Amino acid sequence: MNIGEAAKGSGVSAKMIRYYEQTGLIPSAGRSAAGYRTYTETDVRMLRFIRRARDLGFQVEAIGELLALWRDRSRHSADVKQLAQAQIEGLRRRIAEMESMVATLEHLAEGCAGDDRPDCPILADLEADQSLVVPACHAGAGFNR
Amino acid sequence: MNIGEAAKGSGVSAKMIRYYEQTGLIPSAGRSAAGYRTYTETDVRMLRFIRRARDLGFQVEAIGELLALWRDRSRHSADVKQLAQAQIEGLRRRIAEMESMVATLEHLAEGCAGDDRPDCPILADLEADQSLVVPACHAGAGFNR
DNA sequence: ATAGGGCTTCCCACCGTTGGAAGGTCAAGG
DNA sequence: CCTTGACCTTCCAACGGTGGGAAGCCCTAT
Repeated sequence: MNIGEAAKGSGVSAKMIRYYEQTGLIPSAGRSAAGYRTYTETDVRMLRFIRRARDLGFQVEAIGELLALWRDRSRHSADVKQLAQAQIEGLRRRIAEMESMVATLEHLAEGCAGDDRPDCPILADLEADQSLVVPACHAGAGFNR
Repeated sequence: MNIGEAAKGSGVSAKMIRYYEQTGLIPSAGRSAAGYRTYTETDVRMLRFIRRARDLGFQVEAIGELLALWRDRSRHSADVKQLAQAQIEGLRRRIAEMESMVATLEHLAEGCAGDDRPDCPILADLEADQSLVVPACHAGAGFNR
């Protein structure tokens, strides 16, 4: 099957399939006599794997490791789990950062009249030497622990 | 003062100061006889404003709007508040996405033995035609359901 | 034969930031 | 006065992923 069909079947755009091949994430596809890339059902399954992993926020580098484990029949599930947990941690860290931003912004917005007068604590804070830094529970740890 | 000092005083790297100037976010700095950029205390305050806004996750384009309001003494605080609230919404949306990822990953990792056997529901899910998509409460609200 | 769609490669753009190379300038110390 | 080292200048490239588009080849159906 050609790249277009593989793209449709996997949910990965043709552009990205070529990019993944170019960067070595996936092996070079076979070629037809005319030079068209050809794909098998197995290839499509691999591409779907990649798309799903990206949907879970994995970076391409991590996906490479996941793919290696996927292909390795003598893998240890512990290695897979470890990757997943690193991903969870990374996501949680970013979430915590953003929650801290939201908390600060909400605090500032709360104090802003939001009318036609110019006075605004949001601008005042941005202008200040140091921010009010909402004393929120942003210190890494868990929001459900 | 030279760019290095302005960078130290504002927390924005010299590289980024030049970039912001180049892209028009900030006006062109003055120049010394030798061609060095020169900055005033006011400039440093502006740069600090920018850095603080970036710390709150604002994109450079939005920072441009904030700067315009900052400089406009007849601004309406409503406009500032509106920008802040758009930012809050954007952050919340991204947080929700990531929380949904975390929920899925946790669910999968839970089912993974994490030992030296190869069987792993995480890989199984990535491989599957469609994911288990944890039926989590990812619609905005709580991470502490 | 021709039209259309698909495929190929190539280059460019985004965003924000960092790095480096090659060269000019300044201030301090020998 | 000259050297040294820190600073400044501009320019060019890279990162991660993705999309857009141009120029040209291939395949299929009419």
